[in-house]
Amino acid sequence: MKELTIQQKKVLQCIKFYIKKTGFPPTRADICRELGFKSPNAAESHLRALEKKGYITIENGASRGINLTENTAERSQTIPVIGLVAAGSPTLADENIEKHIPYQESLFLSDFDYFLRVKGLSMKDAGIMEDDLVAIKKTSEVRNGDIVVARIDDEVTLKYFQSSGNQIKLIPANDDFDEIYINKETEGFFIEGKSVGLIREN
Amino acid sequence: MKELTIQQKKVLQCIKFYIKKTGFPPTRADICRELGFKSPNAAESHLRALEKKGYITIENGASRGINLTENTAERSQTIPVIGLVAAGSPTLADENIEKHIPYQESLFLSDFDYFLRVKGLSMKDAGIMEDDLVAIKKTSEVRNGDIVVARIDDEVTLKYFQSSGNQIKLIPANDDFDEIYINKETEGFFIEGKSVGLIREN
DNA sequence: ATTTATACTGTATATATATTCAGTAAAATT
DNA sequence: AATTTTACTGAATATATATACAGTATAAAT
Repeated sequence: MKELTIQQKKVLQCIKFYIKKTGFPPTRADICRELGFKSPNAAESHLRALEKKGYITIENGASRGINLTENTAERSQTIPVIGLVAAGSPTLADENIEKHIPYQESLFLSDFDYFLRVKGLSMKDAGIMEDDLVAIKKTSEVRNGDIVVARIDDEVTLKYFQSSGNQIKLIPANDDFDEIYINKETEGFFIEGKSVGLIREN
Repeated sequence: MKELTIQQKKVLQCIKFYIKKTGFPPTRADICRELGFKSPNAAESHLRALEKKGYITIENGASRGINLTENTAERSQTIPVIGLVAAGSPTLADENIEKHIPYQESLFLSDFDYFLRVKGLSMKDAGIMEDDLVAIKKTSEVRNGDIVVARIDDEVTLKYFQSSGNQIKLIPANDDFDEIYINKETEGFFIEGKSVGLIREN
């Protein structure tokens, strides 16, 4: 689907919000009021642009005749599932995306950016098993005790985070695995994000 | 909420159907067309009756200003979360429902009926930790190795299922807990359902 | 270099729509 | 027995609303 401009996104968001709030779509005038336009034609032309790009349909002649397209309507966006190879994935790049699954806004308390498909049992004592999907929020602001996605060069790994000063410890939740000691400033070291939830299908 | 007459139910259904079809509520004229009324006032009075009984709200002066009440709008399926007390819950009855959470159809491969909030660590080696939400499908058809919700009298417990003949073993995933042996025909024994997935918020 | 898309203001208007008023009639409630 | 609710038809109307038309200006695409 064709990309939207910033302004068009605003209008689309406005429509979604209005429907959520009132239960029915806005009029041109409503959109103007919400977004500060002074002419109904401002709303009209944006609507026609959104229609042309396939984000909404408009029933001509009908009042409030705006209908969100299927892709648009699903407030539940889809979230990518990224495979985490036991030995460490080369990247979290798009090529590693297994699939997309529908995402429910309020599924977890925090929002998150992607699911990581867990390989191996290095976090089993934390209740994270092979093939579990760990919800990851992209951030480098992590606290001691957080379960984080850490990258060391091309290796990506899921571990408990523990830091004191410049020294960082990445701790597995499995006695069969060793702790990883690393310096904050080490070249190629990076905290990709942290776990905010988990889903298991069985 | 006050009971609806047959005709009022028809009108309410008509509204729901119209919204589902078009994405926005019907006008009085639309309702007349759908239900064969010849006067817009027929629709109007039904709408006012529905409003009075609390099934819809009407924004006065707004076109298509009909909004289905929360109860009326088919909740995009919410799933109850039921608390499982460590010692064993007396029931899985409604009083134990913690809350409802929105349900995404394709969240797990199998459909399911409710979430069980796990208490205790008797299944920790299966990666099921305290406060996890285990998705339960109501069924008594379970296989060896399934994680099941078993009831023994008033105690409800989550365990691995293993049967041979009439003998059933309920196996915890934690060495600190003991296996439970029970006979299929035992009074008060019942398989409530089985686990089909898990969600953890952290 | 020219066209098209974006991003609006401002005015005007046909018509889509809610809503009131005047009735009729049967069923349910009080 | 009297009143209210339900269930409509039919006509009238103020206004809510979509939408066209006339501009202005900038950015992007061809």
